[in-house]
Amino acid sequence: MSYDTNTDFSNLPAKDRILLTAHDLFYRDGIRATGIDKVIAESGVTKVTFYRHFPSKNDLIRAFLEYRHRRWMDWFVDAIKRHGGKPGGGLMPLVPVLEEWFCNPIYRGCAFINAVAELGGVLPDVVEICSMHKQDMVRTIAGLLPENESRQRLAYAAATAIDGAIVRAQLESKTADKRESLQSLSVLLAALERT
Amino acid sequence: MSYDTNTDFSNLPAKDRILLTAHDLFYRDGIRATGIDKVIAESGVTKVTFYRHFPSKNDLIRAFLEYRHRRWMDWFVDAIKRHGGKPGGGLMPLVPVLEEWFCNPIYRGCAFINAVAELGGVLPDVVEICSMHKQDMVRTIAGLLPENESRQRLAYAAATAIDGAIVRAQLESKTADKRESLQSLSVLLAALERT
DNA sequence: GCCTTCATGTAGACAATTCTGTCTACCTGT
DNA sequence: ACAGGTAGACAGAATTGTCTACATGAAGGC
Repeated sequence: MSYDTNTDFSNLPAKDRILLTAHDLFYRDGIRATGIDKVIAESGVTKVTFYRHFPSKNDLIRAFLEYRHRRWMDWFVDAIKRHGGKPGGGLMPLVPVLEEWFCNPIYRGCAFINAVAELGGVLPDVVEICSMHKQDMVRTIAGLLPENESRQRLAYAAATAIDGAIVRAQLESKTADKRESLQSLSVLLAALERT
Repeated sequence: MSYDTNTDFSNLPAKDRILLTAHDLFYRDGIRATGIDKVIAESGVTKVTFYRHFPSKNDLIRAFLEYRHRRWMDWFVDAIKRHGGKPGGGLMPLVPVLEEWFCNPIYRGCAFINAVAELGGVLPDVVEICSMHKQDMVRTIAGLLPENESRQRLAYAAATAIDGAIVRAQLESKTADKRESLQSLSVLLAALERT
């Protein structure tokens, strides 16, 4: 199973079913575009059950972001390992790692960046949650760099390049197009390592 | 006047008043979070007048994006000039240019990236509009680079770095924090030019 | 073993608000 | 005559959230 495809969770407990359904809908269509009623219908649960587990939509949104964070980070560190990333071994494995993500047909950018865009002006929590997510991402990237005084600075810069590639890949519809953002990322990371 | 502060447009014709009001609200709170009624009330216009100029909210959204594009691009090329950017003169003027933007108190990221995050799964137009906006941005950046065979590739990479800085600056609340995304951008562009 | 309690679930009506969009009726300046 | 404007009622849909009434199975005290 991948980091953002759920197939069938009809035999899970209600709370998990709700959360996984909300995850798929929130990520695919956006949080505001997804009504509670749709989550309820799609997860095969009743209103009472839903509101027992998540007293308000905002609670569901927060749960969604927490879940997404765990799931994405797990995929991220695993994918880095699978593509030959090692402590201090350099940034270049990140390119195939992100290619794996971008080329997934249901790719629609970073759930956290999207959430901030949708709700940043309205539900201030999400900015903080997204900040923490990105901090975790930077920590993981720093692990790929040698331990010297420029480590932090380079990890931040690499994370910035990655976020740029993430949003650009979101604009490139066909899989073939994704190569453009991946090439840009590759150019940036290679230049960074020559620093 | 700056690229994203409108102060008072009470003496403009109705259509412009609507568009400028929508611009400020859409950018600040998000497109979905802003109801038509709010735009109507805030621009001091009646419903009939509004719907005479914009038959549907989607029409207003498209008009907003077109207007934002013109306005942002005008600011961008002007700011580059003001910070010493010249044809073939290199990428580094982009750092103070973006600093000018990021440090504006009402900064809330790129309107196009935000629009895609909000509506990309629902109103497919916006992905295309945003793509064209970013293409224009790349063209302008390419003008700062020497005319050789790596120009396009470098301009894309620089634009990717800039988009990354844009979304990261959106997460850094205090003005002081914006220095982090700006430093990352500076590191990336400097590394790129050494290529 | 029995009874109670409680968490978890189903089914669906209903309230309150908000959102987009339409309609009638009238006014004003060119 | 007509473009552009005002004022505000109204329709229809969607949204979030509450409420009543009932079923079931597991845990714990007695």
